[in-house]
Amino acid sequence: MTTAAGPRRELLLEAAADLFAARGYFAVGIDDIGTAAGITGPGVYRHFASKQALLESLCDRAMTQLLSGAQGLSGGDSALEALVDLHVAFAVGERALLGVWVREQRALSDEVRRSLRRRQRSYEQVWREVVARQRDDLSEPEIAVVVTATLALLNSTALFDTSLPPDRLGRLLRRMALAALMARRTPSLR
Amino acid sequence: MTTAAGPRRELLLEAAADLFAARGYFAVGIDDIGTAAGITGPGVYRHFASKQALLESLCDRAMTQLLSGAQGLSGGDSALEALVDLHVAFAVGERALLGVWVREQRALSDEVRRSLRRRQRSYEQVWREVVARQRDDLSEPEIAVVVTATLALLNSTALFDTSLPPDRLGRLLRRMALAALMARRTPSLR
DNA sequence: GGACGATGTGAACGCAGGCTAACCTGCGGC
DNA sequence: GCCGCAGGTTAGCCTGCGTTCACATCGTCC
Repeated sequence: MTTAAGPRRELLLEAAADLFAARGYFAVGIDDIGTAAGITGPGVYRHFASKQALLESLCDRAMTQLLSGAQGLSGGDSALEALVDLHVAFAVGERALLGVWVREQRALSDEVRRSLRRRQRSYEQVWREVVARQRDDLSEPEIAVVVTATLALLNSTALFDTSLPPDRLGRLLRRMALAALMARRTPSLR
Repeated sequence: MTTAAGPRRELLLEAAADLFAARGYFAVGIDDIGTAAGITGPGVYRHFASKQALLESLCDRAMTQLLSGAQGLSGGDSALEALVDLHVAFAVGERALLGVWVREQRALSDEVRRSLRRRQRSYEQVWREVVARQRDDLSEPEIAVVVTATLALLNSTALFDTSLPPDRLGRLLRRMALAALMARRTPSLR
C-alpha cells in the first residue's frame, strides 16, 4: 500500500487535489476520486491506504514544496521580496494544492495535523525573521499577525476565480503583500 | 420547527458557532451541539429542522450583519476607512461567526450557498465601488481581486490565535488592509 | 382539573459511504 | 509454461450519525 510513484498514483493525487479543492474533502467520495483518475473507487486502495492518506499526501506535498523553497533562500537584502515571489509563484502555479492545504487541514487526524502545523510554523518562522529585520517598530506577536495575515492575503488567490492572467494577478498580489508587510501607519488616502 | 427566538435557540446557535468554528461542520455531531447548549442531541430538532438549518442560520446571520452595516454607510470621503473599520469590528467582535462563514460555506446545499453568495457579492460590490473611486489606475477585475484579497486578510483573524489585545489587533489589521488597498506600485523597502 | 402545546428524553431506524473480500488478468522472471 | 505479484473489478459489509418515534413533564388556559 501507498506504493511508490507510479503514473496512476500521480493521477490520483491530481484528481484528489482538484476535487478536494473544488468541493471539499467530505463532499468528495472515493468513487469520485477513482473515476476522475480512470479507475473504480476501490481501486484507489491499491495506491493509498485510505482516503485520509490521500489528503495527507497532498498537504505534505504542499508544505514540502513551500518549505524547501523558503529554506534555499539567500537571506540578503531582498529576502522579503524573494519570499513573497516564492509564495506567489506557488499560489498561482499550484492553485488546487494550495486550496487543499488552506481549507482541508481540519479534516486531518490530530496527530498528522500537529506535525503539519509544526512545519507550517517553521515556514512562517522564516517569514517572521525576515520581516522582523525590517520592522523593528513591531513586537513579536505583531510580527506574527502581520505574517499570518499577509499569507492569508496571498492564499486567497486559491479561493476565487478571476479573469486576470496569472502574471498580472501575481504582480498585483505581490504589490499588495509588500504594502501590507511594510504598512507603518495609516497611509493618507489620495 | 425553527421556532421563533427562545433563549434555548440562541444558546444552540452560539454553541454551534463555537463548535463549527473550532472543529468544522462535519467533525461536530448533533449530540455535541445539544450537550453544549444543555440538552441532549435530538432535542435540537425542537428548535431547528436539521443540522444544515443551524449552519444556514449562522451564515445568514453573519452575512446579514455585514450587509446591514455596509449599507447604512455615509459614502463620503472616508468611506473606505469606514468599511475597513466595520469589517474589522465584526471580525474581532464575532470571531466564531466569521470563522464559520469563511470556512463552512461549502457544507451548505447548492441552493442556499448560491443565495448566500449573491449577498456576499452584493457586500463586495459596495467595497468595489468605494475602492474604484480611489483607484482609477485599476481595471475592474483588478479591483475585484484587491477587494477579495483584502477581505481575506481581514478574515484571517478568525483563523489564528494571538496574544494581542483586540484593539491593537484591530488597529494593526486596519493599517495593513488600507495599505494593501492603496498599494500603487512596489514600495521601496526601507 | 383535565386538555393541550411546548420542550426534552432514550431508543431505534436508515442510509450513505469508506473499506474489505473474493476474484480476474496480464506480465516479467526462472 | 508456470509462479507470483501489481493492479483492476464487482459485490457486500459495517459503522457512524442524522433523524424520527413514542413517551414523559410541565406550565397555561378554559
